[in-house]
Amino acid sequence: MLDIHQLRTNLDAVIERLAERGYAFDREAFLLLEAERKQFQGRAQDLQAARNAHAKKIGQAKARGEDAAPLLAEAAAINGELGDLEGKAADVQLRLHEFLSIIPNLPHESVPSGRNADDNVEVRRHGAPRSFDFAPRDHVDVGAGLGMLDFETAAKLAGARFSVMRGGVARLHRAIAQFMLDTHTEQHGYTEVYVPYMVSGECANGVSSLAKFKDDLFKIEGRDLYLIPTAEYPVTNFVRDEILAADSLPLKFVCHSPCFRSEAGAYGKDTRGMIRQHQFDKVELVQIVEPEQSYLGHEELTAHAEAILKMLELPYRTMVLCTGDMGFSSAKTYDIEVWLPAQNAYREISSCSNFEAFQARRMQARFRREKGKPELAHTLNGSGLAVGRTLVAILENYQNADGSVTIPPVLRPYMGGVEKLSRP
RNA sequence: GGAGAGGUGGCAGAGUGGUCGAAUGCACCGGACUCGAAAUCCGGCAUACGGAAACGUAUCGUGGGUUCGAAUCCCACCCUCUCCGCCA
Repeated sequence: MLDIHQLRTNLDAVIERLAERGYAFDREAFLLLEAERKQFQGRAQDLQAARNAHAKKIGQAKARGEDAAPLLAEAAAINGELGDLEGKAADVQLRLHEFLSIIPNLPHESVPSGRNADDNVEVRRHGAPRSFDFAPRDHVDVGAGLGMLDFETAAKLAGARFSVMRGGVARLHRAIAQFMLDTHTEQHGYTEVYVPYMVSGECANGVSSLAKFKDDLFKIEGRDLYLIPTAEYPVTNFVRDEILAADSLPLKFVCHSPCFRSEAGAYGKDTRGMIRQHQFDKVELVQIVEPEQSYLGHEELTAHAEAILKMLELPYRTMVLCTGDMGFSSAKTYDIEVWLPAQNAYREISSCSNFEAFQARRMQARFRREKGKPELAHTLNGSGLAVGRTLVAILENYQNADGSVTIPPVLRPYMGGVEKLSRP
């Protein structure tokens, strides 16, 4: 959520920056809501003051044994008008809040302007795509060839966009997650956390806009619970409604979890294989930081995600998303894209964002410096990395002509020393 | 699933219809004393919104209700704890 003070004092500038990311701010509606709010709130507060004063006088009169009847009559008149106004004031507050809660974050000044993914800008590239002396197969064929990746059985169990893994590939999938968790906890200073895989609507609304994106989530029938689309949802909400001590920051959490996404609106997109699934595993990095540290933290967090790809020796490039391609809550986002030889393209494997105070304001996540007022914290997160897509990248980049797949050296300790997956 | 207890400020904990946004203690901040520290003493110390300010309004788990007036009474819900049952 944006700071309403910013809208009151700098409306034109805010409208302009929102337009850059393709959001058409309804100026008239906002000004009307504000005018109504001022009118109803001011009048209601005056009447409340009068009511409180009368109540006090009545109490004093009764204590002295005087007749309170005239005061009671006046109080009744005030309450008649007040009931109506309080309702109107509450209603306009609610509408104002709804209006604000679906406005996306402002892009940071370092974010390039642009309309869509075509306007994203590459900031760096690491590793050279391997040249194959045979036609590389995609991960579906590699996995099926090994007899370890099975989409037919998955479809029988749950329909499209699910997968079943067996044997070495299932173990490799687990090894990838273990390796990432160990690296981030032992080398990057994150605390491992285990969390609920469902969260309340309030938590969902803290990190994003439930009103806007509820169709992307799986909801538990008859309950106010949603399957998490990323561990960001539960982990960032650790600090909801908290006032943290400044010296406890930064908080750095790493969480391995499954992620559930309805992929509504993605029909026909990436239907083959496990690139886009209703359920996938991800190792998520979350940081809660002081405002002046957030851009430094963002660079570090992105580097932590990139470090995994370097250790796995997978070629990647890092893109800064343009204003038009960023997510709802983000002020700045880097996407890390891994090389997939079968697609002859770089594909997203991580997304690292700085949300500044946008989520913190929605969640009321604050911290207090020495003898200061509570201030909103800044929140950051990024995939470090998507486990399913990392598996895809390994199957494709490390495949051999005979159909076997070499295990990247850093994963071998997690594979009981196995160096290669072959058809049993 | 059954029975009971409870949710008040950073923490602990009073308050059961009216000068209560809330005693007291701890923590914290400022000051006095001291060469300095400790101890002691004095003062300050919730959040949000509106207002230039004075100040006003709201908030005692959440939402309704009763009342001129609710932390306090009533109803519903949520959460925590204890006991019994069941269970991975």
